Amino acid sequence: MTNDTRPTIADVARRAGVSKGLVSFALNGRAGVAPDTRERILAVAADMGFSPSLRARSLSVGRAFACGLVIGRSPDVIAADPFFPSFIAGVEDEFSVSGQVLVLAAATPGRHEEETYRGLVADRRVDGVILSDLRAGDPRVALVAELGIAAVTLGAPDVDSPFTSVSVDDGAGIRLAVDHLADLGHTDIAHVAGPSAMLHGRSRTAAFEAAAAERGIRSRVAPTDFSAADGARATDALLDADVPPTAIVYSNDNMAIAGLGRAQRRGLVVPRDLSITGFDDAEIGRHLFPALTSVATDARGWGAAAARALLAATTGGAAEALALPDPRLIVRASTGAPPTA
Amino acid sequence: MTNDTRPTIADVARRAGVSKGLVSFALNGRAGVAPDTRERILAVAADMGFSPSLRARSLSVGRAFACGLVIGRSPDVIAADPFFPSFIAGVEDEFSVSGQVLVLAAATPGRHEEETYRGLVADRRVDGVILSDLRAGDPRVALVAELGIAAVTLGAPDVDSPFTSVSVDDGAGIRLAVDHLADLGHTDIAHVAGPSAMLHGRSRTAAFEAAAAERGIRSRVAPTDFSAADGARATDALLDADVPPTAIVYSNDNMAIAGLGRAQRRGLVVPRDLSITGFDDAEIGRHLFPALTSVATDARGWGAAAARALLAATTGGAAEALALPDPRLIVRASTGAPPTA
DNA sequence: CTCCGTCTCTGAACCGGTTTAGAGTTTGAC
DNA sequence: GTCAAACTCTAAACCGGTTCAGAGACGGAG
Repeated sequence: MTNDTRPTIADVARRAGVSKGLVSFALNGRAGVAPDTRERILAVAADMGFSPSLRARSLSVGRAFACGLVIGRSPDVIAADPFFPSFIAGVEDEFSVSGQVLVLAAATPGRHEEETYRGLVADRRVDGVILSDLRAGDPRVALVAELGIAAVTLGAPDVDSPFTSVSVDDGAGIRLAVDHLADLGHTDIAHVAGPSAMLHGRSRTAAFEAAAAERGIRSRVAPTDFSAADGARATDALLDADVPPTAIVYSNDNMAIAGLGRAQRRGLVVPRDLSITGFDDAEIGRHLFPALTSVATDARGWGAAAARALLAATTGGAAEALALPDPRLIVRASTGAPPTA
Repeated sequence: MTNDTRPTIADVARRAGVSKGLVSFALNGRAGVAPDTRERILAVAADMGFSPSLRARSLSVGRAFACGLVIGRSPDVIAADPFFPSFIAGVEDEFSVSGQVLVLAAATPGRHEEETYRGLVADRRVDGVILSDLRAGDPRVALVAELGIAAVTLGAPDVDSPFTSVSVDDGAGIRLAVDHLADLGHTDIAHVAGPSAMLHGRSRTAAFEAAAAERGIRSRVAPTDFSAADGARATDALLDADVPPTAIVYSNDNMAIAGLGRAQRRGLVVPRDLSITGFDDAEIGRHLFPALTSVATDARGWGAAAARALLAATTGGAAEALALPDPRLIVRASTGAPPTA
């Protein structure tokens, strides 16, 4: 271990021949310091390689300079989901330049979840949290509000919320997929949906049904828990029907990939016999055979926007709801005209 | 915002009619407090819902009660890699019970990386870090040692290191894959490898070559950057050869999946024309068609072990190198006998 | 020349814990 | 009965910043 005695603000003050307080003022760029004195202090500080102790700062100003992301999914689901890593990268893009830090906490939904939030806040470990994977009537909104900490929600909650929401209109993405398939001539499309208890699952389903109705398309919806295994199961169920759909719109890429595997295993050729669209535009999708048509949302941009909004919220000004650019449909080889067209 | 005035240790002391110091002693279970006094103090503290301020504790004891994980890959690669989320889940398993917290920092390799570490440490944000994705002659080991912070390395570095290493013998996993293919009758196997600058890429390659030599198999190695795109490219190159291999051992699942896509796009049937094995045993692999034979490492267990080792290191006792159970080969449908066998 | 306002800077309190020196009280040995 | 050791507890210093009240110097207005 190296010598652990870093210079403190008192050292700088002594060497610059001023008081601690003045050094603090100079360092924080506050008024009331003579220009040449300020310069001298800054020079001494730089020369000594001084950097303020975050811990001391944290204690005196009452901020943690950190924000939290509680992941309320089982690790298996997280691992399979390309959304989180990209999202986190976006958050980091923003945090790294503002000296904030992201603390991650995993919690399985249910019993552990509330404790995790309470623990994070009780310790004043974080100044704010990002609420992801909103559920219907999500209790976390009230919980976090009660705990008195800043937050942003990913998507608009269906309960009263004092927090800024940062949203992507994923319904628009689903609509793009349905329109694309309808344009190709499909008239019988299924949706392998997320759980209706989750808001983004629900909104995608609603968008699917609305778009299908608009285009006069026969639609059916198979709910899942968003996992690849459940996506595979739902796909089998759909294809077992007397008149199976000619296209399936999946609510995420994992399920789409699993569904593609199932279809192929049954001897179907995609897209000749069945068209498939995903959601998220995971990198791996473009390397599959056939390459997956998918809805691309900018997860990284979303993360950056959420981080910015949270930063704003923790430092006072609460911004209003923030909407991000609509998703785009990346058309690849997994969609084509229906068999009978 | 709710009322933010939590009880402090002084409040507890006043109400219990003792001094701050004694409360601190009682709370931390230190000797020198009369049993009935201790009990009274604890009762008062519990009654007031007191929980110590982590910030104040942090300042006075000089610990952050947090550890860091710097991810030195580009976000795209992270997003595609199932390893990290599982690993992080394992770390959390351990941290959550010990009141530690995981702070995540993203850094692109090269210029930013050193700054990221320095920043994390300069702020004394963390008590230790987990070094992942070790490279050949990795400068981070010396850097972190110089910064005077605890650390564990994932795998044994090839430079002198004062840190505990937590390793999985991935070479054993590769060997299993080669043996499996050899048993099936393959005599010409390729390895789509990670970059030789990365230690785990290198060790897998070495294990591949050793195992192939042992079984008298013709082997070739195609280096990549671990990305799906590069895996696809390498696959194409291999299959373009005059005498293409009859099996390919990939250094991770992403590349295997991309390689599978490429092979299929060329009209090959897997495993009839080409056998394929992956590494990591990503959940999605079992849903592909054909389901992917892959080497399973326990990423979550690895994370937990690393967290335990790091905890031990930050609290004094340095443990010796820790080895985890060998990986297992999960045989599925992407491997079979070679065409001419 | 005096008075007041402004600017610069100092000293000390404060955030909320931990830790140490030592004061006061018991206890036990002789 | 006296003295030392053991035990319980207090007071204050300390971690390293921020912030506020006010001291002192200086300039301009009257």
